[in-house]
Amino acid sequence: MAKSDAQAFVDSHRDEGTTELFGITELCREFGITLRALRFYEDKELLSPRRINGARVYTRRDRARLALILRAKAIGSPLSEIKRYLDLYGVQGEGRTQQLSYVIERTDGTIAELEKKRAQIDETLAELRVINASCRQQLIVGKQVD
Amino acid sequence: MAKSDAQAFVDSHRDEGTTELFGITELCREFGITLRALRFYEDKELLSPRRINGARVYTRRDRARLALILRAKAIGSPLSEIKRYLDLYGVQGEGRTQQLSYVIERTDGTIAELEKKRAQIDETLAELRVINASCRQQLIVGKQVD
DNA sequence: AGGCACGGTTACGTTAACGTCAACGAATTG
DNA sequence: CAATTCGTTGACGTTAACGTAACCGTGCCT
Repeated sequence: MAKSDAQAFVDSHRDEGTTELFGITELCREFGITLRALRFYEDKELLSPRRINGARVYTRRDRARLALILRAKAIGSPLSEIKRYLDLYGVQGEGRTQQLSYVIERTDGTIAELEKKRAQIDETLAELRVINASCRQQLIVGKQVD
Repeated sequence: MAKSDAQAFVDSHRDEGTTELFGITELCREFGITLRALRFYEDKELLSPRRINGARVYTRRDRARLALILRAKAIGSPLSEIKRYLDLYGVQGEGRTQQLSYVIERTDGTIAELEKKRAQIDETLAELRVINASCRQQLIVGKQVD
């Protein structure tokens, strides 16, 4: 009953731009992840979608959080860190000095780490490009000999 | 016997700049990793130091490879990929067209991945900086109220 | 001779991030 | 009403990258 209400709502808007609510499979397909993964993130408290008659229902906020999670994962952060990172978003507006300083500290730290990682990537990219160019060069020379 | 020869050689140069050969603990301390890790990399065929009377002896080439391994790890590559990546270095000079194309393909791919990752890091960095700045702002405002 | 530092090899334990069943409930469809 | 679809919760398996413990050998110091 309650589910069919929600389902109806979702279904009715399925082909429109502003769906607002998402089912689990829907979200998974959109981001190319598995059901298991999404539930796992919930288990780790990275997401907490509403339940309608037991079934998970995701809002756009949830969807946005998921996007952040996946990007952070792609960068290489473990889920444990991602959780803390997400928690920083929630604190916004609380405004207590103690918390603000904490957020500043954490973000400063994370920024430093990411900059370091970025630098390492740049180094590696430079080397790879050298190798790549050298190989192309040799290919050209080889063709001239043929 | 044989070991004491090698050990003597290493020891005799210990305090100089050009040691050329390294023991396992030496290398581990230098790079801040554990003995177990280094042996593990060997198990995965990322390194293959010479053995002198059973003990591992690392050359500067081994040391350089280790540096590459650790940097790649920091970027987030799994050891399996790192191995293939390292193998590309070895091919240099073989010059066979087949191999050259393969190396070009692989490096192209890796370069693309790394550039993507770099972009994600940049996005995240931008967001973090916004959060950070906003917090600092609020801190200042808060102080004025005090 | 005793002991320590350094090195070696199994071999089992651990954490992260899921994959893979199995068994079930609710809702839609023929 | 039976079948199918979509979703749920366990519970166990898996891979990567080591950690940790147990036990052994070797050379050197006292």
